[in-house]
Amino acid sequence: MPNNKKPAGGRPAKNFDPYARSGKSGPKSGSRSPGHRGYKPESEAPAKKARWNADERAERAASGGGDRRSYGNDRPSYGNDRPSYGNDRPQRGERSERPAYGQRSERPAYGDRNDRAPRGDRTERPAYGDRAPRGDRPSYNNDRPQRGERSERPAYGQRSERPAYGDRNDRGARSDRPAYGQRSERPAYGDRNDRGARSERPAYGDRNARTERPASGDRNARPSYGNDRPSYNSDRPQRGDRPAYGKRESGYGDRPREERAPRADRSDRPAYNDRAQRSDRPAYNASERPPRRDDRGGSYERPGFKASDRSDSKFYPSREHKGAGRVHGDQKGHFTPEDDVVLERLEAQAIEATDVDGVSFGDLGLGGNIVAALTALGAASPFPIQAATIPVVLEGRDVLGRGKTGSGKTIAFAAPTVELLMKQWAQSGKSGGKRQIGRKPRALILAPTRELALQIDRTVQPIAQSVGLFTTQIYGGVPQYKQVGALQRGVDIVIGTPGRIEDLIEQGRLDLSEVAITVLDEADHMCDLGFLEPVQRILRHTKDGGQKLLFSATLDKGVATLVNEFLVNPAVHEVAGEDQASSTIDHRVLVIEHRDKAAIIEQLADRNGKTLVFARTRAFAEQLADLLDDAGIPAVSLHGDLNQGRRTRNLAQLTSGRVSVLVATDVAARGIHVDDIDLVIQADAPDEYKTYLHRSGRTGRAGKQGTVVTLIPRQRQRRMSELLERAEISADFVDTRPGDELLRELAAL
DNA sequence: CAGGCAG
Repeated sequence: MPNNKKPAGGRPAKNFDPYARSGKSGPKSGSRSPGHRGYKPESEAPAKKARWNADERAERAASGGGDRRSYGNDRPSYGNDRPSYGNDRPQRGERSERPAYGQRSERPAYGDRNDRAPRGDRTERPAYGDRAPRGDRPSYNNDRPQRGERSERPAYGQRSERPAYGDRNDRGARSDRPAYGQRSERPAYGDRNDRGARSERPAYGDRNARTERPASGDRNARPSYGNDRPSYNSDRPQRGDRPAYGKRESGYGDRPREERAPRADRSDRPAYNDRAQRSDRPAYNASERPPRRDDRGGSYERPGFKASDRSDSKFYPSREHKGAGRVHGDQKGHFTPEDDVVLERLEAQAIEATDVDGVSFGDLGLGGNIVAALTALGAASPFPIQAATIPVVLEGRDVLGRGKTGSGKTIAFAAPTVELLMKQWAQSGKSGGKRQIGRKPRALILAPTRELALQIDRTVQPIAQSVGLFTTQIYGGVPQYKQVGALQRGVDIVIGTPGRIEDLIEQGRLDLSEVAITVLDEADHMCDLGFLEPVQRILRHTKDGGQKLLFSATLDKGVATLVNEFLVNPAVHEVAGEDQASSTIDHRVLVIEHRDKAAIIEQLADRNGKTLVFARTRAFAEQLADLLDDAGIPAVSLHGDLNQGRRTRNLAQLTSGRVSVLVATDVAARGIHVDDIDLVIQADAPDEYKTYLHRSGRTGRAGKQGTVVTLIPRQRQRRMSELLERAEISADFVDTRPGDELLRELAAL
């Protein structure tokens, strides 16, 4: 890696700026141009890379992570495995502006892989001849960025050769095309390992198997992967248009201020009894949990707890255990019907807090510094959900918190978590402020998306800083070394996404054994297929008996599995009286002709306020963004096919108002806070009512008016009305065609 | 399907 690009040397610090190093704004970008002085060094990169790998290997070996040793060996075969790769390369020459191979080589970290896959014409690739659509799709990352210079972007027309939106699915059928089809077989991220015979492998360390496996394994299996979506991620930092990755521009990070989100309707959900896990839970507990609860005698008796114990959610008399590491001494594990009661509460007896008038954060038990930090964040006095949960969390109890989107959940768990850590630290005689090298994190906050993790950190970091604690973000899509560096220097609170966190655990670079407080934001989602297992594995690495906090606007029985394994005596705390009726969101359903979809979206998005468009697939999201952009409506996209740099940047563009339309997949559905989004368009209707609630929760915040327009084809009306019923939302269904006055009215809102 | 490590 070029010397001038040595961010690690700097101060990766707690708030690692993923883009700082990309030089997007710096002089660095220039060196990537061919002919430019800096270009040559890059072409030498391959050699450097080798060196880097050697170092890395050594480092890994030293750190006991020698498991990835074969890493370097795999690479050589890489090219051989992917013959088609060579075909694409020729173009690289033409793409002077592209960092080309050099860039990649100099980059020790992951995320660069896409660079390899040259984008653009794949005509030479016979096998994929029929994949016209793909070839047309230039790299999202490379092309869309420079809106100004749009000229070089393939005209939309070109893209239109692509079948329809959903075309991507077609590809799945192609046997020779491993990419999507194969990917879809894989239920979830965590399962990917199956290919490596993961099942036989115990939890971690599976990495080894994967690495040692002859490359043929998955390399061959997914040869086209990189080629397929090569350009999306070619990380091209330059791009001066990007506003400095300024953190928290325009309150972007402050989730707490969000406003109402319809609350989940749990009444019509199938009875809890339907859940399979239910019946076998006792057995499950007995066999799987023992290790965790050993410290409590190995048995699982949990004293039944009385509902009456918990009728007052707001102020529990303080109990002995405060802080992490507390042991539920009097609570023995052991499955009892009471567990059901707890979960049942998710349905019914949730504890509600209403009166928060006159209550201050200080009253809730938070210290002066933290209160001051909260004030600085714009949180002068506690919101209901905060008043309801903070005291309980401070008490050291496990908590299930349900607060509407934007009700202030982040602060609800962040503030007391920091308070507890601080006290714990003070008690241990250590003083805050001084960073102790290598100290292990004592709190972990997990979020389902990187953007959300980043956002949470923007709220937690200042609070933690106020009492001398450090936070660090651990998420994928960016080089890991800065994150690792931060961990090595010592961190108190880790905030991140499951993938990278588990990855670093496997590498032996992240030790969660001291984590006494674990928070799952969007907890119900974290229990969805694909997330649940990784989350469970991660939680098992945290300290036994550690406190667990589960938060979500749509917290439901889906979290039962986690609750049963990790929580002790939890109760649901939520806020009363805020339902859809009190919402400031206007819901509309437009029944349209599928072929009119693009035109209608265009007409709806042609407006002044900030507009968030949700699409079901990445491809469609990208396509729509391009469509709008080409129609003269500046739009950017946000989805998983973009590299993290673009993701963060594009989101920032909406936040800052630089662009007023963001077309996203459900990455942006949960938690993301952007001020003043007054229109949410669901280009594709959501499948789940919870998704509807979360998506629509991106607007109508802070008491402002918001509108949610959902486009559905005629045949989906029934499904849609059922979904709305579950969400307890009422909306008119209106047959709509392009040009209708209604569209103009909605756009004007 | 989308999301989440890397390569």
